Amino acid sequence: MIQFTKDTASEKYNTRLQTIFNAASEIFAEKGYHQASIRNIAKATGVSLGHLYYYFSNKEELLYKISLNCFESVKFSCVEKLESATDSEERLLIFIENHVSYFVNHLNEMKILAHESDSLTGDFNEEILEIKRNYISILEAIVMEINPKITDPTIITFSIFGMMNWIYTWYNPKISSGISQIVETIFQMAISGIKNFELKKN
Amino acid sequence: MIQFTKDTASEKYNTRLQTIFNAASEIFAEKGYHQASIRNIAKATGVSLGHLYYYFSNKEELLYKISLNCFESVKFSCVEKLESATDSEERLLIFIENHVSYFVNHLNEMKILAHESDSLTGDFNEEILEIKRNYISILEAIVMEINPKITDPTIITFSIFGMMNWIYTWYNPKISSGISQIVETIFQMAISGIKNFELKKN
DNA sequence: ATTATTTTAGAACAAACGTACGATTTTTTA
DNA sequence: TAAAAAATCGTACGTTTGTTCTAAAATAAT
Repeated sequence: MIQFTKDTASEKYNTRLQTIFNAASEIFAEKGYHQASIRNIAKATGVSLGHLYYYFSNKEELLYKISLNCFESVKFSCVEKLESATDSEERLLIFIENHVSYFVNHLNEMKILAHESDSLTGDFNEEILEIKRNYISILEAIVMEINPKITDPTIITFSIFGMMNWIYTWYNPKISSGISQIVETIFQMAISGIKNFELKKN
Repeated sequence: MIQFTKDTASEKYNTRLQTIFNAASEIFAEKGYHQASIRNIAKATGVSLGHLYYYFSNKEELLYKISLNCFESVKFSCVEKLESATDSEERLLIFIENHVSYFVNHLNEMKILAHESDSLTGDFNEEILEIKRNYISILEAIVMEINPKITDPTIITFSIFGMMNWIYTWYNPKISSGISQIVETIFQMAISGIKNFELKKN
């Protein structure tokens, strides 16, 4: 019985926490982090202003936790899917497919990742930056696998990320069709860019 | 003599106005529009807080004028260069070269355009949106010129813009070399994406 | 049942913000 | 040189913000 009540209490806490994360993600994505107020989140969740601080200790920590959770999820899913693939080009396709797919299925969080990366400061910023660097280096490695002549994959890598991360500025989930055509297009462009990179110099 | 003093007065006004625009652009780009304060601009320019409102009537108008000037400049320069080119692929190269070149040479303003497009409201927003739509349609037309089979150029067009507009997140003018390699890479990827778009369906 | 603990709410605070205002200085005009 | 116009500054106001504090309500423990 104690177990039961404890569990439900904890479950209620976790449910509410998730509600807060979701509402905050939506509001951060819609209004931008600095334009979003804790009062907005209070109204959206039905939790009182003061009580929100029972779930997080300040606004920036909220952004940090949303960013952290999102980054680790997309990265985990990426690494997991890559494990079963050895062919370089297939690995590129998997990376792009995973990123775009996650992007479209978590538009709020990924918009935050793409658009509010400068809003974190200090240690919060440092930690997210570390994960980001690591995630980027996965794609860099794939690029250099496909074309070992490339010594500096910076331009190619960020161009691919540019195509993918720009999605939040134009993709409308209510109108646009599925993601397969987006993935195919970006993959085609990426492959071509990688294979032909610096070809003129030879 | 009157003419002279009048000219210098007007000249001083215009010079100062430009100083304010430049400082505001730098601060908006660095801290983001909403995090930037009029007091920041006052300190950066040496103009007092109150007197700044002699040059603009509110903060949003300042963002609007910066955005408008930047958009019209890059668009004007684009149209001008395109006039002399008839070959579709050459036109694509010109568009990309102009955009990237302007981007790198006006990093602050272009970052504002790319990053603060949601910060304008009402008529300000509407007017910038109109120019943006027009500018986008130039690239869309080029894409469909190159591959007339493309009925909906949305994905391709925004992918190209994604590559170009993402530059502000990684390009470091103090470290990175010239833009020619960036332009070549993006052009290569764009051409490939356009020519091979939806090829699988045939 | 009563005490202790956790959960929740609302008010209060200090800081920062955009903007308006009034006064003062500088420049132009007559 | 006197009057009019402009440029310029510092202050003040009202609002919004993130956060804290206090107290009440609900729940758990003994």
